[in-house]
Amino acid sequence: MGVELSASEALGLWHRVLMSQVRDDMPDLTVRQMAILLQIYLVPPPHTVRGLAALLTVTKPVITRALDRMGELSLVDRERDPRDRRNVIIKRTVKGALFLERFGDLVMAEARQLA
Amino acid sequence: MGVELSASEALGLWHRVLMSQVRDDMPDLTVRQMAILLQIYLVPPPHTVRGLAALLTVTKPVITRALDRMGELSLVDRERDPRDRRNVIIKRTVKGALFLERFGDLVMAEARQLA
DNA sequence: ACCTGTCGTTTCGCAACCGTTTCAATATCG
DNA sequence: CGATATTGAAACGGTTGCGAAACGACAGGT
Repeated sequence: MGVELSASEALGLWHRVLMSQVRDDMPDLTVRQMAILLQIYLVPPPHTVRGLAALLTVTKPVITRALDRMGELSLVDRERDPRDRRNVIIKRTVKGALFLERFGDLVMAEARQLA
Repeated sequence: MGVELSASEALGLWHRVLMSQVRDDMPDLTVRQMAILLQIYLVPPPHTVRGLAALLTVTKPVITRALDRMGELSLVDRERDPRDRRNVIIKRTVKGALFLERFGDLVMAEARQLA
């Protein structure tokens, strides 16, 4: 199914959410970082560096750096894959789940208030 | 009015849109820049540097630099206010309007495809 | 054991952003 | 007038991101 949303409503929604994001200064993630975070939390594991890089068509260092940054913020965690120790398994965290839950609520609330 | 949207749908929508944004690499604006751009195009003029700075609770140089950057991309334009030549009036451009129109269509399309 | 390939990370030089401070131009008030 | 205030931009130093290339650790085949 889908949600009915005019182009004008869509822009208005984006506007309100970004304004809130800037004002409340939430941990100020780049578009890439946010896309990676959502991928990790909305798509079933396992997630690897190379998998995310291929999916977003970005280079691997982009993923590594994004994970560094989000790791500092405790939004994600990393573990070596015991079965193939070249791989890194990206793990979710409580803080990350909480962060996205709050963000989802924010979007939802702004959607309801659309003119 | 308002759009019914669950928190889960909201996150899914954000996810899809950001993924598209990263993949197609659209001119890659920061969250602040995008917020400024939407403010300029969705809220009636006039827009000034100091007004935007106050609204987003950021410093004026942040606005100046964002306008520099978006000016290079021809997404916005600037003019001195003839009535008070200290002020700068921020003007919309055809290219900026087109950019946001495409972005609105993108969001709308992703909303329709929500699971 | 030895190549060969793969995975994630690190390093390098570069560009963009940030906040603070300073500045020239302009307006306003005494 | 002259003094003061205000506006947006520029300059400065620091931080963070980027792509490309090189790297070490590891797995798998021969």
